[in-house]
Amino acid sequence: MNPPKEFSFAARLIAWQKSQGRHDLPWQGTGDAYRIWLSEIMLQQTQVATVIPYFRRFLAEFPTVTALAQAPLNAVLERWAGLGYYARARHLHRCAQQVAAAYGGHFPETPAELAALPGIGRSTAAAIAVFAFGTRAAILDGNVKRVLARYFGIEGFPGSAPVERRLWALAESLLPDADLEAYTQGLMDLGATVCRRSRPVCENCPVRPECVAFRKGRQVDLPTPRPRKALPERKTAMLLLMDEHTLLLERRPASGIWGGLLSLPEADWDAANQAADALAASHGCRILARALLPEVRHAFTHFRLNIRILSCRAEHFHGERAASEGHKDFPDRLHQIWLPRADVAKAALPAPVRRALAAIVAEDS
DNA sequence: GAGGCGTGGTC
DNA sequence: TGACCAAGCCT
Repeated sequence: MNPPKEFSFAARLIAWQKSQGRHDLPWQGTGDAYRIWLSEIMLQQTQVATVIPYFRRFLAEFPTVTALAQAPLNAVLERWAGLGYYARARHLHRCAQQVAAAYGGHFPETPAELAALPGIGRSTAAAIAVFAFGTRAAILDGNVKRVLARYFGIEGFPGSAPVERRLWALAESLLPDADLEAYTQGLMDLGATVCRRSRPVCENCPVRPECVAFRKGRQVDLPTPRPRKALPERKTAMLLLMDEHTLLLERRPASGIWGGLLSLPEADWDAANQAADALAASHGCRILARALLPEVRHAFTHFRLNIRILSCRAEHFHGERAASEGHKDFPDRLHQIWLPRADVAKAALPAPVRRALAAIVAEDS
């Protein structure tokens, strides 16, 4: 037996969202499907505070879905650099092109059509449909999983298939008949500001009375943490070939870590010096000095990466550099490029590489 | 269906 | 300091 409608989970969440929720985020209050879509993609696995500056810069450079569709992929990656999960940027670009070509620059309105576009899954499709078109559809992101796992006392890692199926069913069953925007936003606001992973503020929660986790004092245990494996380790050597004004970068393959970004040419850990000599020869350079930098150790979520950087000061032989090869995944851009040192800050570089380069270049000059 | 994929914040 | 995770999706 459901409680009377005015006291339902959805009704109290909607009321709470209107008085206590977030209303001033840069993508709110527009109804612009392009902005809503862009924000939803950026917000996948990424916190609001991180997204906001990227969202503003992105919108300033690509004001419409058509403008985004017409931009070269590298321009998109440059604006995305530092945000992570770069497949999102490639899918975003493809999605814009499909919306421009197949829908005349207007996003489709149904969750099914939206979910058929690159980078848009079930939850993101629902969020766009709700916020842009007022559709009645359920989302299930990290916030909602946490809220529901606690409220219903659901055991088991929410990412596992059986638990996720259950959560989807609950999310669908709780949907109100109206006010979908406030309800959907309220779920995420509650998860982000009250029903936080650590130190939840239960005294501010509008649905506390029925919350199983609260009643049993199990907020700390729910949701059940992910079962963890030991992180694998990877080693790589990166070659920094530079002269007074420029440095050599290489486009990474479209798939895998840092896919599609620029980075330093890589070589075998043990053969870095020979590789640097070969690289210099192929570019008509002579290496004047080289320095092996202390090993850099990055802890990613999914593995550990140990990097050695062999920094080579080079001098040109013939004044003209060897032709760079094209890259099958990026036909509009070169596989290897010489980048002006001054442009390191705005290039599409992974964050650790950009930081390392900035330090080395500053030291060298 | 399980594994891969970034970065920055929190404790 | 290292473990853990955040407005998930694709392969």
